[in-house]
Amino acid sequence: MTPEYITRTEKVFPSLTKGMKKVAEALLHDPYSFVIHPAKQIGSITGVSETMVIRFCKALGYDGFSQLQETLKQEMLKFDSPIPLDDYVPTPFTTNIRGDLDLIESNLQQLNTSELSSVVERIIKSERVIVVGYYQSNAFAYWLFFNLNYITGNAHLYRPETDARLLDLTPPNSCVIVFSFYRYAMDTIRFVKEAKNKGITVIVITDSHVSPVVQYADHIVLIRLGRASLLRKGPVTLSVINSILAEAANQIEEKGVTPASYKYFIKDGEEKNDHYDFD
Amino acid sequence: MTPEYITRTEKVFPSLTKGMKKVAEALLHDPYSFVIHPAKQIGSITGVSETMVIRFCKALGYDGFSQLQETLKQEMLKFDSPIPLDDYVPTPFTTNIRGDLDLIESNLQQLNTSELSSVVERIIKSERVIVVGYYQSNAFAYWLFFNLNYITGNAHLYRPETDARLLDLTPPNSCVIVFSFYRYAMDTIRFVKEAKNKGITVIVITDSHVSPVVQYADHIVLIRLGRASLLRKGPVTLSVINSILAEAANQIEEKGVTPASYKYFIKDGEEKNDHYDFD
DNA sequence: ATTATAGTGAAGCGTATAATTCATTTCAAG
DNA sequence: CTTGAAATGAATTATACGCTTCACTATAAT
Repeated sequence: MTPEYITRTEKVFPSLTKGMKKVAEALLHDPYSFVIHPAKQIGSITGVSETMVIRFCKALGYDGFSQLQETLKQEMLKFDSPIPLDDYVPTPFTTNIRGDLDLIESNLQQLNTSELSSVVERIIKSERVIVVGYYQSNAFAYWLFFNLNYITGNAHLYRPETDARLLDLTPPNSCVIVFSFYRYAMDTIRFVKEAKNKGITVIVITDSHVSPVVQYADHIVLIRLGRASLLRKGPVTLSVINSILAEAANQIEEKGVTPASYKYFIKDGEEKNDHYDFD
Repeated sequence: MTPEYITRTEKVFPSLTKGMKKVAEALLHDPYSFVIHPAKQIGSITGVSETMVIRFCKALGYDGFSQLQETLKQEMLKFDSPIPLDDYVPTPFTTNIRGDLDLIESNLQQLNTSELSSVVERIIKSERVIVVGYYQSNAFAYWLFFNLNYITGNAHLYRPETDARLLDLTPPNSCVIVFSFYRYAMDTIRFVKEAKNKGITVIVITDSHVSPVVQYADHIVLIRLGRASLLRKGPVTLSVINSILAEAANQIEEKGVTPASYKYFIKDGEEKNDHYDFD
């Protein structure tokens, strides 16, 4: 799906004057400049006057520079993976899912893989892994706990109603994985603080650098939500968790620490395993 | 090399006022918006006034909004324009996430949207919505329960240890949403059977037409997993759930049944809401 | 309850930038 | 050359946006 402004430019290009062609080339070569610079500066960059820049915009069929800039901004806003499926009718459902796809894609591109490696390493080395997440994040915590428990067998889901003194009984070589998303629950902060005081490694999975728990974190996994709806964090977070789980399973298998029965967890298309009593 | 504006924000964050903190979070979440939107619009996005946005900029040590925007533009020029796609190294993490993307995409293309519409309609009409999911599926059940409860306020998560006789006390105009993934828990089947006998509508979200609960289902939402790893069901299922939630919220809003405060749930980039106490 | 203080937003002002107008330059045809 | 039409940019006008001021509101202390 080539953006509107490109097709327009190509169409009118032959009929443009010399000065306008300069501007046209600049637009195709470096559209980003048109977003962040004023028209006059575009002019000086391309070696023409501000007037010429505006003329060019009108030649494209826009009202003026402002309108072109506006469409460019819109264009830049949507993430650069417009997968065009020709004859498909968008419904509220499909457009919503596409929104999830876009968000995962953009997170993928900015993923801090070295931090994830450290997290996996820490998980594997830990005698015990305690997972915490309140409210919405409880779904994430449960997913990580359940599946990690299946891989390592030493995961624990923190439940405040029963695990009051849990941290006192936690072996020193353990870690805590906390999900902390906007807006931040007080209980999460208290728990993490206590863990940190006891010398337990703290891994935070969050959507914000300024989440109050970050100050106690040894490792931070950042999920970038941008201005996405609060529901969107679901799929992308689970996907990132999965990448951690899969790599953990992978490494454990390589080191031969673990029965082969976990194998199918790792790669797609492998045999399913009968011992896994599901849901 | 973390950008200047991030370090500054993190540094002053604790000393900021409530309104300024909103802006601060928006900046860290979505710096791009600060480049392409005027201050007033940043204000309306974050739910504060233009003045507050400018105050925040000054609190960071900038002259005002203009100067912050200028530094952001510089920052984006550095990052954004040279996208060296060649030097992107696939890691186990990124390839894994790409696998999730592929699965969601393929589900998207085969999505039964009319069935989803029926499901949404049923949810909206129901006096009560009981969500059930054992083992791995508990994560899905919780996600649906929590968020639906925020939209409609009448969602209930079935917990066997406390909800023994729940179905007897359930009003007739209700529905049950069950997550049933391979391999199928006996408890799920028993529960669904009972619900069906009591005349309660049964909605099943499953990965198989031959799941034992399908025979009791009034509506079936099929998640196609193919031979994908058992972890992969996570993101795609959450994404489908989201599409249901978003559409439900959408319709409820349209009909005006519900306070406007739920609005931000529906579309990306809408106002955030203070009443949502998170995680 | 009362008052002081901090927090916040609406309205007006000033500047930066876009758009228009018009004068100058360029260039091709006779 | 000369001339007229097209091309271009400088100057002018209009507008949008950031910034300041000030009045109002929430919060905390007494």
